[in-house]
Amino acid sequence: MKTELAYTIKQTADQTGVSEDTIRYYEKIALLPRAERRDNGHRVYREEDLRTIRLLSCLKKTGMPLEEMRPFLAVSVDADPADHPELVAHLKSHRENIVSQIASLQQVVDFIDMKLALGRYRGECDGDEREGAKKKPVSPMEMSHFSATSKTGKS
Amino acid sequence: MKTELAYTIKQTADQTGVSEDTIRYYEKIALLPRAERRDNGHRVYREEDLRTIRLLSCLKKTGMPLEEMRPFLAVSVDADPADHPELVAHLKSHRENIVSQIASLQQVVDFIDMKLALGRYRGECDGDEREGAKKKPVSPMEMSHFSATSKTGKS
DNA sequence: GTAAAAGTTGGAGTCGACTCCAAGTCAAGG
DNA sequence: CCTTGACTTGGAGTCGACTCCAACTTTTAC
Repeated sequence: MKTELAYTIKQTADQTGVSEDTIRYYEKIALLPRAERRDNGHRVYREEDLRTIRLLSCLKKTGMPLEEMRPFLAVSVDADPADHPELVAHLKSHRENIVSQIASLQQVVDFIDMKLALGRYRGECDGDEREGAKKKPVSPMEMSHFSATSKTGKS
Repeated sequence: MKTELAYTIKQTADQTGVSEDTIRYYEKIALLPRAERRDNGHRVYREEDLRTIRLLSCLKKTGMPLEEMRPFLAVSVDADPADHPELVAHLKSHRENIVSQIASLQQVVDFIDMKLALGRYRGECDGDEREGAKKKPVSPMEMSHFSATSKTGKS
């Protein structure tokens, strides 16, 4: 069962675009599970692991902080999320965040397009605009994005 | 012309969701132009400024670093971007980044949906999959996102 | 007149996410 | 046997983006 094609950390880094240091860092903070080791202590990665790392990389590109990625990994690792209802709720919530982030991004694209197209028009970014109805913001969603409250006060 | 409805920094913070400190910080690093002052030195903001700040906030939500926002503001401030061709190129490039980021996000949504729906299937995040053809990844784009190379080496 | 509320400044501190480094291990090649 | 290269570890350093603070002024409220 061990002949399942394995990668060194360097190969893994190359294939995922995530640096060796970063992969080790993710393991250090337990964002990734402790990688299997060879006899000499070297880490071994499989396809499964590469997929997980690519998922992290993908989430990171969306601006998600590492801590918020943990629930995704919990789902990624074991199989059926229906076993963990609060995890399901978490994911649903994240899904909403991402959907509105997509809308947010689409508005940036619109903004750029308008600027590029006619170099005059002034486009907005969040939902409440009192201008005309010239824009069609992809879909009518609330635009609350990630944690709308800016207070990140320490408890 | 000064009766154009003005806001204090607090009002601006409340209306944009960006904290006072952060607004001052953005001014400090010249991401925002130096705000107009009253006789007593207090900052004054107009609708125009709120829009700019909302744009920044919006871009930030997409994970864009502050330095990369500057070209957007250059466009935001003066009118016609056609005057500055390299700026236009910059914007176009950013547009591509954002479009692929949207696709990236959509795949995360797909990932969640799959997990939530059948709790079994294993979805990927980047383009190369050698699985079946069960996924429809929104649109066929290259998925290179923001600066694909992980080497951020100092010159 | 005094005190509270809201603003100003410069600078220090924090936090997340790396990134780099030194010291050490191990496997293969000349 | 010695060096080279790919790896290990723990820990230090860096950088971006705030966030907080102290000292101060000004305006309003009683």
